[in-house]
Amino acid sequence: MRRVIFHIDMDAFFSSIEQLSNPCLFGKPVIVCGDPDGRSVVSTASYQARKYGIKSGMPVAHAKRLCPHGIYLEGNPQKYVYTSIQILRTLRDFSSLIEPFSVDEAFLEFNDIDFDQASDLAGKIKKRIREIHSLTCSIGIGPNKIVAKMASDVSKPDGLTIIKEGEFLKLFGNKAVGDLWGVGSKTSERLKAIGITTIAQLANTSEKKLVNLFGSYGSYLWMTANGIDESPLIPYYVGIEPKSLGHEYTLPKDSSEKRILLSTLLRLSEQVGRRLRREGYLCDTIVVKIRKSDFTTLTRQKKLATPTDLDEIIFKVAKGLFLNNFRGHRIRLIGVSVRGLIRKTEIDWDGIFPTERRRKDIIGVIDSIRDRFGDDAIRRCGSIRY
DNA sequence: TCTGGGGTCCTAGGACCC
DNA sequence: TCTGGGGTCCTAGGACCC
Repeated sequence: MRRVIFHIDMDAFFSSIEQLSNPCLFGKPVIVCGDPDGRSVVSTASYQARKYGIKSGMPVAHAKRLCPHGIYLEGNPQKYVYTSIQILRTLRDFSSLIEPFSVDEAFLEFNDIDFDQASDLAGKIKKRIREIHSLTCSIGIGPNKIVAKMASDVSKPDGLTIIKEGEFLKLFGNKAVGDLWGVGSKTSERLKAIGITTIAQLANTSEKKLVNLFGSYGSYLWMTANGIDESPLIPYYVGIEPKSLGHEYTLPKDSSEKRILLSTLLRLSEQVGRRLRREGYLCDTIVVKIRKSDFTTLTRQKKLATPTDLDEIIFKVAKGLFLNNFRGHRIRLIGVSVRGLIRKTEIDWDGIFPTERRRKDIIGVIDSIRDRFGDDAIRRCGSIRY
């Protein structure tokens, strides 16, 4: 059975949604970012803003130099997730084999259709998304996920690109290796050092040589460069358990003040604990991330004897890790994350330790207040921002 | 230009045990 | 005194993606 994979990529998703909710923004250079006055980067730039050279990932300070009259908006993730779910519902009318890949991308799988039918179907999907959601998307179609994904990038916005079996190199052979999915700047540099700059050159290098240089990743490089990818589509209804979750925060200004740093650490610990409880996990490892003003970054982790979802324990461990590695230097970013997640239903702690019960009741009340009124509604004295 | 925040996966070394 | 091989667990860092 031959499979045909579609990759749906929403065009300038965040800025398009902002333009929809405020029609004054139509046709204008809209840039969605973190705090527009802080040290954030561009999430999405509207196509009008891209004309000025603004791209995702670019520091906002840089973008403002390129386009001072641009409209810089702080992103609203909830709104984007909501829209994303609505669009997935629309896509479900076409196939139940849908893999949401990110907030603005999804793969769809169809079996035993030819490329004429595929092209037809893509037109219908684009039309439906335009009618129902007033948004445009670009669609890439190929024999596997990676080729489909790269195809959707060929023509944007509102594009449609079909790559048939064996046609991958015709279209991508002359492109840079960095255009391959999974090849970033470091690997591009390493490949350049051995004289490989294009995808065709990579495809024509022996797999053995690449494995010698890159280990198992070498095999991936060779296959991808040849348009080969056997990874399965993982439908939305197959639950994938998260491996880790966490929060990090870049301070408005670098700081070496212990009071500020610890209150940030406490706030992050509380956010992480709250997410664990809301999503029903315990964690067995706490990770602290520290980025100094010179951008060097270190992580320190500690495995717990007993899994937890309690703020106090997360903070206590995080604080220990932090203080063991803090030598009074100026710090730019602090992060707290947890790993080793265990579904809570698998253990019934309340039955084992009734005294734990009361404390959990109190935390439950605090969580529900925050759910309704936001993180700032209730706060421990220690995490009030200075 | 001055670099966010959310993740995943892989590698490598050291401790420890048999 | 000098020294094996295999396996697991834990930690730290790096590359990459959206």
